[in-house]
This record gives sequence, C-alpha cells and structure tokens, in this order.
Amino acid sequence: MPPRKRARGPKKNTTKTAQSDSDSEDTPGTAAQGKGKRKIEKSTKSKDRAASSDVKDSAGKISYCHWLMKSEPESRFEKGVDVKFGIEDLKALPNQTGCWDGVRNYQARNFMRDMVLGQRAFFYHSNCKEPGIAGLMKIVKEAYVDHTQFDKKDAHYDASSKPDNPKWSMVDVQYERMLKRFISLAELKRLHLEHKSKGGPLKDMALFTRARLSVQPLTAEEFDFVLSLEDKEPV
DNA sequence: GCCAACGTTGGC
DNA sequence: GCCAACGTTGGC
Repeated sequence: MPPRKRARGPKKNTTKTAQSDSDSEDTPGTAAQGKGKRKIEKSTKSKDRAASSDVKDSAGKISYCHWLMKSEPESRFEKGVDVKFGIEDLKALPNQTGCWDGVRNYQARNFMRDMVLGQRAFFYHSNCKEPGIAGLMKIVKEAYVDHTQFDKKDAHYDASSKPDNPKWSMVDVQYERMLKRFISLAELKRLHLEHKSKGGPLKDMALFTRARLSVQPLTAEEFDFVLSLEDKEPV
C-alpha cells in the first residue's frame, strides 16, 4: 500500500535551512517509464541564469526555465485533511510565500529539483469547476526536504520515506500576480489542438502531452505564448 | 460520479 | 526486466 499522493500546494512559510542538494540518491521513478534513464551528472543547474531561454547542457538534457504547477483551489478531503490550496491561499500567506509540499511523483519532484531561484511558474487550478491558469509565481527557494512526508497527520505522509534518506522535495514559491484574465484549460486545449494540426507554439505542451504531471516544464516559447494570451480576447 | 490514461508495485 | 493488477489524476 504505497502512499501515492497528488500534488498539493504550499502551506505556510518555512524554516530556513539553506541547502540546495540534500539529496544524494538517484531517482527511481523516471526509469519506470522506460524512456531510458539518464546518467547522474554533476549539478547542471546554472544558478546564475535564472530565466531566459531553455538550454541544453553537455549531456543534451534540456534545462527548463519556466514551469507550471498544479494545485486544487476547491475543498477536497484526503485522509481527513482538506487539501484545498488555490492562488488566493498563496497570496494570503505571510510574504505571499509558501512551500510547495505534497508532491509525490518522481518526475514532478525531479522537475522541482531542477528549479532555480527566480524562475517563474504558472499557478494552475486543477480538479475544479474551471481548470486553468490563474496567475504567476516565482521560485524563491530551491529544492529542499519536504517535511510533510514524515508527518503522520499530513495528507501526504509517506511511511516508506525515512528522515535519513528523504524521498520527497519541495520548493518555496512566492505569489507574483494574477493573470489579467484567467486562461482556461479549454482555451489552452483549443490552441493546443490547432497548433498540433497547423503548427504553433503549444503543439507539444506538457499540460496535454503529460496530462497527469503536476509539476511540469514549459519552453520559453510556450511560456511567452501563454502569457501573451492575457492581453488578447479569449478564443 | 465516471472513467481513460498512466504511474507504481510486485510476482515471476 | 517484463507485465498484469492496482491505484491515482483530473477532465468531463
């Protein structure tokens, strides 16, 4: 009975343990997909390049600079705990900052570990009346141990993870702003389908090609295109 | 509430 | 290392 959790939003301000790579271990998860597993390389993150264009490192792995992170804005109870966390909840926290805890998927976790201070992410509302992108936030603390994995009372407690070798990580995010208008999943999907047939920036968007990933990368082109939609009439 | 897609587990 | 069974995600 594996604790498998869904990605959840942040909760509260966090302590300040400054460490960027507490994790030592390899990542069991991605291998399961059979995509062929990547070698462990030395930190390929370039901390001095917070956001510009996505770039390949020497191993050919793309370093993404832009992200989309899903969270549920409507109440839902998991193990008796309400997992609701919408963008308004992030905005209401001290310093409008919180930790993105509760991610229990290896690929999503690995993307969080790739995140660099200052990078921007879309706040996506999932599993709700109107799914879509609500606003923008930025990464204000790079990956560190998600303490909720050890908390029996937490909705995302993971009995298989031990403090001396934690499985799960989180980052801190800070609210930046709402989008000028809500960009719904339906609109993004129409564009995705159109771009898939006629070509266009959203043809490979992870939101559709990797629908269940709760933390996902966007190319600079995808990010800029989505952001440009807020100045246009909904399609 | 349904259920398709897909990630994870564990037997072999 | 394969793969069937199982569990979760998340749109609809």
